[in-house]
Amino acid sequence: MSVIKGIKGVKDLLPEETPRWRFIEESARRWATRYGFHEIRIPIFEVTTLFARSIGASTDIVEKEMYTFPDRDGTSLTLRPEGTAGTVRAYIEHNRAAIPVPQKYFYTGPMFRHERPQAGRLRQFHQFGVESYGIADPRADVEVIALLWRMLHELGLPSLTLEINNLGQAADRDIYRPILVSYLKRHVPSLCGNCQHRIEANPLRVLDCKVPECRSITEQAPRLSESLAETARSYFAQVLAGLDLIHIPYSLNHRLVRGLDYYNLTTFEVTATNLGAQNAVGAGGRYDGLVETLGGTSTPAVGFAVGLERIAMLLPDSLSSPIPTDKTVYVAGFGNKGSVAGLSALEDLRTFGIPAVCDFRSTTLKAHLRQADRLGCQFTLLLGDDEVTKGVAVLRNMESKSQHDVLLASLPSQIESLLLSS
RNA sequence: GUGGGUGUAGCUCAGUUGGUUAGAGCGCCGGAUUGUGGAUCCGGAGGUCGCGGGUUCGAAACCCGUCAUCCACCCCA
Repeated sequence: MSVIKGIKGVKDLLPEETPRWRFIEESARRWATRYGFHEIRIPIFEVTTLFARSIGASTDIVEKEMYTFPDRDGTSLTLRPEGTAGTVRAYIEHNRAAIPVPQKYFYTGPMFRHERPQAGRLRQFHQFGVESYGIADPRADVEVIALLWRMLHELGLPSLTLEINNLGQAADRDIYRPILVSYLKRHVPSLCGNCQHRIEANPLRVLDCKVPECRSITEQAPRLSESLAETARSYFAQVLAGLDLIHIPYSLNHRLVRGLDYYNLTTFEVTATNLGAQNAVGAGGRYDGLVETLGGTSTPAVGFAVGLERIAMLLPDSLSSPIPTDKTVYVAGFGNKGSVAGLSALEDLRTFGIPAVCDFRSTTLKAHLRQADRLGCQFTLLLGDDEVTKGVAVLRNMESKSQHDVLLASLPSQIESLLLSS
């Protein structure tokens, strides 16, 4: 019989690691709530065309990374590769634009992309993201970036950098693209093979190439910022001024070109060292055209997403190790009468509200005490045949080794007062 | 999709130019203590050497294939 194993790139989160995940998620929720965002829960799968239209049909995600399958009636469905598309769909479908207060959502959950796994990259991974709809004001960008920064910063992640760039409007990029292409074509032989191909496919990506030769060529290249219209420039200037005002440190990165098609104007990314090759912890930007692209009325929007696995990788170990078992009582019932009395003592404590555990495999007191020790219990309730005959049990403090008799008849209340006094 | 590294006990890893019965540390179980945990000492269990084929008198080791995993490219959170 062969053992069934998990899917490549799909990880289990075992009980040892869930505390640090809860810590991350709770922290993210708390910060998003402080900034006026409300949780939205959207489906894990959607109609395939939603992602094709929003993310961009020619992106890698849509071309080769989606988990797509036919529904029983033949409709093509896809496991969500990111959260923005579904959130926008829900925003349109429920006519949220009609609500007269800002629509600011956050979401968290698993995403799916069929990629080759490596450090910080999985096929099922988890994101936390926020989306802010309807506000074409630089302060909305600032708000979202501030939330991202404060959230990551409070987690104590080391060496974070916020990078920011202005992509302008699509029309600005249409002006810039041929300028860049003609420059790049004059340097084709010095570019890496990838970039030679990118000149045709996605010239802006050349700016983002890691190869040193390519970087030195693009260092001299005409800048996108020089092709931007005045409206785009002044919008970005206001975003930066806002960040300065509230003391969010950033660095301008003219190479920051986001991968998804729907971004315009502000784009940003928070990177960290010690993350392997995938150094982006979170990223986002403005996507004013997306709601309209998906069939809604023209709606400005800005948001970000962070990778929870990547945050977990960066989080200091100190947050994961201590398993606080506080005042859990280990009930050591042994012997014929003792084990029976132990079972009812367990239940009495639990229904009273006192956490209580037992390892039913242990038959001797010695084995029980060893398990109590391993489980980190501060107290053990000793309950053998002798005690049952006397109508008592013995509460042992595992640290001080002091023991007190307690009456079986009023077990929970007596134990509670002993726990409180210790 | 492409490239590289690694697969030996529950875990971390040794294992000589191919040689007889594959080891260590930690962990686990038991005993010293037949009703008192951790520490110590003593003892014990536990291995299809990832899988399949090949070379050889002989393979954990060499060759081919395959799978898993990690890392990198690509791309992205």
